[in-house]
Amino acid sequence: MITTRDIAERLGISVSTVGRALADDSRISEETKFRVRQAAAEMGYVANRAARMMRGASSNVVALVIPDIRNSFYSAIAHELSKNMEAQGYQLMLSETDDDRMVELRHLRELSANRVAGIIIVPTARPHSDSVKLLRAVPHLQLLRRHPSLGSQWFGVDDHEALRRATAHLVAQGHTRIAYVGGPVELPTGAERLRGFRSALQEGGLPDDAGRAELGPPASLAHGRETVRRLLEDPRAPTALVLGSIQLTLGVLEELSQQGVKVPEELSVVGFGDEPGFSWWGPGLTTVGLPIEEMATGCALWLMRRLTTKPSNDGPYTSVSPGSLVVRGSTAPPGGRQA
Amino acid sequence: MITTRDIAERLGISVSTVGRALADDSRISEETKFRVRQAAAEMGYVANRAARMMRGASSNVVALVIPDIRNSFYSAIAHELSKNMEAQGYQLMLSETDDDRMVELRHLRELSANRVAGIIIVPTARPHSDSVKLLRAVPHLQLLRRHPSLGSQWFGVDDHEALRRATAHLVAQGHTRIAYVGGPVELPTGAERLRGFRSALQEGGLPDDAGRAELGPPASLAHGRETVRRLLEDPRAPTALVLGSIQLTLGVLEELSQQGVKVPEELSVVGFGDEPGFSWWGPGLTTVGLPIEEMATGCALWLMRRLTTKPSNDGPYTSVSPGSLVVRGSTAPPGGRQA
DNA sequence: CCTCCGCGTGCTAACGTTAGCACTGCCTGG
DNA sequence: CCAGGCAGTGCTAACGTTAGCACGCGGAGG
Repeated sequence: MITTRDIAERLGISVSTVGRALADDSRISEETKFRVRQAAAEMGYVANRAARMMRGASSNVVALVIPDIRNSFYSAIAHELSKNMEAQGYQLMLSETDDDRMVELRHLRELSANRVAGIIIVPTARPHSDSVKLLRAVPHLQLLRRHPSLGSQWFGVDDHEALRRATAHLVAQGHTRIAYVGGPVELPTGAERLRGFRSALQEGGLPDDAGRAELGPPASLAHGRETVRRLLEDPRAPTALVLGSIQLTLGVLEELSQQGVKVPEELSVVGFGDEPGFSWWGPGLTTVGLPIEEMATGCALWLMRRLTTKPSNDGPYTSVSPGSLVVRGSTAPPGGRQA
Repeated sequence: MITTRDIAERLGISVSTVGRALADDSRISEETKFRVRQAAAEMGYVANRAARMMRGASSNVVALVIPDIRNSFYSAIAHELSKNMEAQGYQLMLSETDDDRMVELRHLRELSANRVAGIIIVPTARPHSDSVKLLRAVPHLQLLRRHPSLGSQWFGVDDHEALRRATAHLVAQGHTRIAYVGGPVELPTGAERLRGFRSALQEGGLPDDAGRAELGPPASLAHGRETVRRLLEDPRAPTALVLGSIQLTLGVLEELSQQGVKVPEELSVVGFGDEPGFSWWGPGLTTVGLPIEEMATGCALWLMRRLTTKPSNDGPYTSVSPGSLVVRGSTAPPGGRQA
């Protein structure tokens, strides 16, 4: 690799002069700058950021720590983030935790060793105490899920309100046996969504046994399929389904298609997230649309400001809109179409 | 940030000893090692990889340079790659080019400055000459698209064969007006897929005007919609459609659903890629399935070997299977279902 | 004529880590 | 009893870049 020293030797000048010329320092004559730049270009010089970092400069890398990039919500976030950061000269590091706190910890160690400038993280249910320590030392922002030990810098969705609205939509249509399939209560989002589901039932004046919650790994398509299979076998199968994660929704839709369940006649369904494909599934999936782009640009802007301004910026958190209910054809009063 | 020096001062020993203790050097007494490790853990020491890199060590970061992470093919690749690399202690850097050679160049400059250990890239149609220079200096592997100036390390799909099979399937059913909607010929993949399309027509003994190619940005869902709209307005609209990219397929499916086009009665469709949702679209989408996981693990393994072994490893390239045609309900002889 | 100033450049140290070499005791074999 | 070796540790230089300080030179003002 070419260094400033190589350039200096070739031009018969000092390393300092080369460095200053490349930094466009006002003290260097235009002629020298020109010669240095020319030589640098010819020799294919690329500054070594590791060396620069050792002089106290911070890195230009920001990490995104998420469960799984294949989840289209996260890939959308990654995309927006990447776009925003690139414009500011930052690079994006991608770390997948697979919702495993040990993997999360390993990643955080590496990110820390690499001295990333900032971290945007969707934390696992109960981050390892070392993970907490590591995060504390770096500007970070929690996304979606919020774990109290990680501070109050959080950017999320009003999960409670989102599921409340989704469920209320079914209650309003007269359903009295509604199942919720979502993530575990250990996850903050899981807990909130379940609470929203329960709130809607209660507000609708339904008895306690009207609702039924099936909780499990939220990132597993297979789990969605199995759960819906189990539910349908039940003699007192629900007449409506509310879903609490994108992956679960994908799994459930596949299974319902495959089993030829008539929606909404036999079963009403409200999904979570809005993927390409949800609009053309069966009669069109009624679903909770999420403000992905707003969230991603919000995150990017927050982090950029946090990294460029000196004082330990600390707006406590920003909750984004609860998501909008997109009503399509997959919901109807129990027993058939028509209200 | 805590450094080895801090630990050394606290324990009243030298920096070298601390360094060696942490590296588990055999010359250091067990007792000293223990004290150093304890102190390091207590103080939250994390080695600075930038400093280590300056001593000649290479970085543990590998970059993935792709057009758009939201494309599920790329997110699947990113996932597999990330999983494989994490196991080896590597981190993944994500760079999106948006198929813009200038953005690509900017990213490559940054990656180069950060001294990434390796790069896996889906190059733009005509990479900037500086991009070529930069890539030459780093172990890299082309994915899917292959640009001659970037060397022969390539991991891809047999695009010609994939599209040939897809088209042949339609020809076999008797279609004589077939349209291909795909990426531009400037992209190696675009050229190959178009060639495959043409080959199948020729092999089927169809006249030159049987086929019609509509080329445009492959990553644009909107372009897929517009193209199909335009095709349907044509008095001599095709009776079958072959698609040449995942995003275009998504767009086309949405438009066909929205317009209520009867598939396969009015139009047969063969898609590209196999997304969740393709199976439940209309009568089920006949499509070209891609060996995503095999490719991703293949890439990861190649790169790992390339990075860990000394000699400039140079298997010229590896072409993966042509993709398997997944036959569902969206294809039938012209004019209706049934053969 | 001398001093002072500013322009352009060079020297040197520093960042955190690592590796080569040197040093100090102590123990063993001749 | 002495030489040599080894275990355990310290000193120092080096990686590439940058910033503070110093230096030389020429011109302007006293």
